[in-house]
Amino acid sequence: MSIEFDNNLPIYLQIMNHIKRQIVSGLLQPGDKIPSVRELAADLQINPNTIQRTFQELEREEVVETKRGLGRYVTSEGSKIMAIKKEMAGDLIHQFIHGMQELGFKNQDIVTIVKEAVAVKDNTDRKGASPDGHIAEG
Amino acid sequence: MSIEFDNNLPIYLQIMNHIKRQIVSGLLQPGDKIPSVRELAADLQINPNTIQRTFQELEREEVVETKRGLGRYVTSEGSKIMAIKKEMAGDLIHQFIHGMQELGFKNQDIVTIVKEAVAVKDNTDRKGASPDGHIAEG
DNA sequence: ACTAGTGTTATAGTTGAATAGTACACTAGG
DNA sequence: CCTAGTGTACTATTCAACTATAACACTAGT
Repeated sequence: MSIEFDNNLPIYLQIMNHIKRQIVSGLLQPGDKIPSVRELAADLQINPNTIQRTFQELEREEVVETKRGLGRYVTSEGSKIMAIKKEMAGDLIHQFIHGMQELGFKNQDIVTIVKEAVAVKDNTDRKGASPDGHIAEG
Repeated sequence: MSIEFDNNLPIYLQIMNHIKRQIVSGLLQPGDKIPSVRELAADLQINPNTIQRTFQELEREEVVETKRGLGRYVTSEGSKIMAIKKEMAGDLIHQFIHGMQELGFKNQDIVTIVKEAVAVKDNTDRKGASPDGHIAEG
């Protein structure tokens, strides 16, 4: 595992989101064992206390379950994972649409821009073409 | 002016983005005077030093211009403002699409979800109806 | 028992954001 | 000249994130 860190957001939150994404995307399945505190700390070159805090937060959100002396595991409750996924997606959507509206874009513009963006992404996926990042004017 | 602050991001960055949004959306026009350090500090109940840092960063990005002893003004260069707008929109789009893909959504899903979201928004705008936050499954 | 690997707790120190307070420099206007 | 309002600079302090290090508790396997 490797994460590109953003200095403007606490590390423990970034690692939290990283793990939650791995879970809701299916990369980590319900019941799967997640790395130990010391293992992940060494892997990410982060202090074990910071990882411990990350895991405590994940447990507070019921995303992982702890078996003392054994390790931590992804919650086996699929409904909880689905709820987390909806919450994370909802946050992304709200942040995006609200942000675009604040920049002066209208709803119709926003839909158009998203269509263009994923179209460019599809092209790069298929042909490896270089996108120019063009954005429709608001 | 009033801003709802997020504790996980430095205040000076949040105020920066707030002002940049006001500029690129046209709420603040090129050449407009922006609040003084002390005025904005009192208005937002924030320490003047923090506001000073905010403005210094905005000046470094050439978003505002300083006339010592007089005040600060929105840059008169429309091209610079347009560039900032594209940059901010591009960041939002990338963050959104990349984030949704990490959650396991396909490009087609993403377009559909955005259409639904703005449709709900339009309904609330017109009729004041209560949205249920429904999201299509990935 | 012993060991290795796990989670847990605790203390101390470093760093950067934010605050509090003060003082200085520049500009316009009376 | 003097005042009010502006930007600028500096020191000291508080607080949270993060680090460094160590110790303790639990579990499985030998």
